[in-house]
Amino acid sequence: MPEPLYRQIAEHLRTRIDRGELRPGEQLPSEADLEEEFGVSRNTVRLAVAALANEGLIESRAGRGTFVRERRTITVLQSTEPQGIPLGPKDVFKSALEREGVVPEQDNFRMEFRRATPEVAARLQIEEGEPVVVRRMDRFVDGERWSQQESFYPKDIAEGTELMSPEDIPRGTVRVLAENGYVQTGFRDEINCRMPTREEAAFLGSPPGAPVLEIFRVAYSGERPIRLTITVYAGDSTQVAYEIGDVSARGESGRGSRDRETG
Amino acid sequence: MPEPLYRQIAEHLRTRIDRGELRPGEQLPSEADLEEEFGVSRNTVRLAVAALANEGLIESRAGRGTFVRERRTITVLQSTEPQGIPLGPKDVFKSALEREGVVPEQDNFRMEFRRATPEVAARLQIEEGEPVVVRRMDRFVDGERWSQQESFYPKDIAEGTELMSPEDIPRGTVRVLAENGYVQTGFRDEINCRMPTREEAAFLGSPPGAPVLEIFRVAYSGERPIRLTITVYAGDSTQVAYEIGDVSARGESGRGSRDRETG
DNA sequence: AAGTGGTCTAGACCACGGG
DNA sequence: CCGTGGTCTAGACCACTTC
Repeated sequence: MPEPLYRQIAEHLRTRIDRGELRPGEQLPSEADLEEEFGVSRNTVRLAVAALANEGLIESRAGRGTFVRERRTITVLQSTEPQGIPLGPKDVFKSALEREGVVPEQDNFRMEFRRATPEVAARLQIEEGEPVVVRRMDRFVDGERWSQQESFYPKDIAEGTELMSPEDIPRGTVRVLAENGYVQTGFRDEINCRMPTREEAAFLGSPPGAPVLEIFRVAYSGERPIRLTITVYAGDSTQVAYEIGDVSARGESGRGSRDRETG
Repeated sequence: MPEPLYRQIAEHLRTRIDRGELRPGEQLPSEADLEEEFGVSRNTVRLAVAALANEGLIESRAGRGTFVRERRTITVLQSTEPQGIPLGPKDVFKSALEREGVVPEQDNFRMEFRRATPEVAARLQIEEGEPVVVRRMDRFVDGERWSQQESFYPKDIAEGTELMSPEDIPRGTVRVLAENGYVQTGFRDEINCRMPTREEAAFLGSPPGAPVLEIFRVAYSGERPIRLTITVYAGDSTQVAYEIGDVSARGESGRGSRDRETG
């Protein structure tokens, strides 16, 4: 049994992309062209194209054509200070982005009350269904949707503090928590890689075949968890980094081409 | 324009899975059944099924049927000691796995000489094309393929040391490097989330719709990078974690259900 | 108007897996 | 053997984009 036709066609196109004959942003031959070139039916062509789309290599736009995807990657350098405020007066996202010349935008800030889902309850060490304060926002880079973030606070910690305000807090919630007696002493990050839910795909504008990168950060103040932050990034345009110990040697010499650094 | 038929069908099946009417491991109705249930052609049914498969929700096996995917997640707790040897005499993978009762297996150990690709050269701060020593292995958990790992050493560092041996080094290469004057003083981890290459999918047995999680760890010894380790995990069954500072409060109370911890 | 991809039908033959 | 999904054909109509 030979390789199925649609995979042969996919392989052929993949090779042309890998070799650089089809560069990022360039248009692939139309489905009609491919039918003729390979002498197959349109459905077979579409199977081949779908396979590449699911690998994240290409992207079809109705009425326009099919194009090789271009991706830049943004590196998010995570804080590795137990206190979580290593980068100056603003929050990590803003200050580090500005340092690197990327235009940061936050939008759709919202404050909500919810009941803890099992996922949230387990990480905050509270009971499922207990009230929590949620502060959420969307983030954009160069006008494109990039990440969604939600922070969960146990109600007793947020109550009576600035955390209840329905506005963004420019100086950062780590500071607000500290001012209220909850000095952050450490955190745990859990990083997942998965396909987006429909809602996430809709927000991020992910084509089929684009995964998301999800980070759970639980911040602790000595004896208890004080905050859970869940961030969902467009996976294939984001990289997260951690630096531990002495990495002073880094960055002196040639590093990956078009990467941008972010915090 | 209403929602396309195949998406309506996908949505219907998704709901049945979310509600628990179709549990992990259970078989979906056959394509013939779905044709009849929704009064559509087989191709339309297949579009719906393909959509769910690409979200990683279900998996089809030829001749058998289509099933709801079951996934356990293994948490890899990354070392956060600059020296990189926090967990005892064995390497991180083994000791932590044993601690948690997961059966670890390493296989297909190989040592190779190669020339640095641009990716490797940039991170090791050497020139593209310079010779590097590569030590690679595959890892299995409970008999299932789980990750692929390659470590790259500049040739001048590896030369004349145990790193050139074509055998696994049970006490860990961090120790070997230290014994040869390259004490690790820090590292940088870069974490990516993407769709697998065909080779990776073949090795990991990933169905369409399963992303991979890729970690680049560059270890430094004061003035220079001494090792680059690239690990590729089956993304949707792996979580990586970092703990910084005091997280002693963690783990005392209910944590995520069926997770297993690993390091 | 012409070209693109998106959706859908109604067939067909095949390989694989399990009784 | 029969039921499953895998591959493939040859049509059709549609919406959207570009000119």
